[in-house]
Amino acid sequence: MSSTPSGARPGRPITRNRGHVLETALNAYWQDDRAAVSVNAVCALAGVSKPSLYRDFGSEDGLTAAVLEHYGQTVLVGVAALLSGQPSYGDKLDALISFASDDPQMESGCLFVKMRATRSRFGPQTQALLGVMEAHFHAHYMRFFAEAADRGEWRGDVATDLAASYLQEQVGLAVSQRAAGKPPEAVRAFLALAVSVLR
Amino acid sequence: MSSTPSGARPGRPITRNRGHVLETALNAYWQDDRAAVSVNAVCALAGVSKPSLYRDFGSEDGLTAAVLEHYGQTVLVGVAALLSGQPSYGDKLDALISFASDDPQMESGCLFVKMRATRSRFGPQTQALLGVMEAHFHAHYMRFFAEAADRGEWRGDVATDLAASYLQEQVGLAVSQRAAGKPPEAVRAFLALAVSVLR
DNA sequence: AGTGTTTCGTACCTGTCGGTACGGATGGCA
DNA sequence: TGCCATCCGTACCGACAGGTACGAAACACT
Repeated sequence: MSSTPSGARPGRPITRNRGHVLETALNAYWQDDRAAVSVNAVCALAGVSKPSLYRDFGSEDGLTAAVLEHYGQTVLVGVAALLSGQPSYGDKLDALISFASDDPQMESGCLFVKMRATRSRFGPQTQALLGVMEAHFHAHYMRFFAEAADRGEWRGDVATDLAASYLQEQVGLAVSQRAAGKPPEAVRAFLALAVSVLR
Repeated sequence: MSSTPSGARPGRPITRNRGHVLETALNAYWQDDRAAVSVNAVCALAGVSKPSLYRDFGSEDGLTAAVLEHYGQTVLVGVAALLSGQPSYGDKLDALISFASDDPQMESGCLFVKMRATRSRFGPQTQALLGVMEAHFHAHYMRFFAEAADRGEWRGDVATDLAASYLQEQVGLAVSQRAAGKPPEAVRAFLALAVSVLR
């Protein structure tokens, strides 16, 4: 329901360059450090008129929500895959550290983390989506720790809920440090120190 | 040089309600979660005309810088005092945790942390001030760890520089979590977990 | 080709932003 | 009281925000 724009018929191809606008906006929001990317700027970058954009996304809130969702399905699923692809608990933590501190994809930060940090600037739709994505991640991390405890790979001396939110926030912090220009080695040392308490 | 407004004579009382404007702006920037507190809003809240404000502070950048400096000299010095007032290394860490997670002063977050998180929205003057305050804090933390290591209260198994930036960021993270509405007990547990690696 | 429908973009709306020109109020002083 | 320098705020500026009215273009279909 949330991804259906207001001005288009259901069941028909929405607009042929909706995807193009989406990716342009994604890059703009992601790359540009300042969250001050206006609708006008997105239109200019994408070479699309403003009414077109409004027909496709309904409002700025709809645009940011669509961008966020696209980002989630494009980039963030990689994190989940990355965790599933490792043999042991320790390897998974290592992979997470490497992803946050070295992966070129995170060179200019994580859009999700950025948007979460300035959540109050977004409309209700985007804020709600941020909430469900947070919950989704949190559940993912909780499963991660629960499984590790079951397999005896983790002492489990920290409550699963606390460990999950801790890891989530530490990874987010590391990523935002990278976005701020901190060198990858420093970010890695930082994150390794933070995560060491979970080993 | 930075605190001398452009429209006033040096050596004379600048304006009788400059302090009032300063505190009003401080509360507005601090309290209101949204960083979108405009100059117009500050003027309305303080009951001051816009030209008055511009005479006192020169520009919005000047206003935010003055607010930040005032905040530093009003609130943040308390943190330093708090660290000096404790007998042992562990007590100092505990005091820091309590301050960040329970002190009512931090109920709606820390203005410094908030401004640091949205630093790109501010003018050059304010950004520069943020930089020197960061460096100041970093130096403070480094001294803290160096002394603890000297006295044998801390193993010192982490490089002083890393420990300093780590503690700084963790405290900032905890405070911003409080500003986001996370309950104090949860923040405390979070921060205690993060800091446990430094004990 | 003609016609009704659907898609698109120019050109505009209102509101607010940071910032200021300038005339009126004010206060010391002869 | 008249004069002059200082201070202050109304009312404005241009820029830009998000959002839309409406006419032109493109289309499917007979």
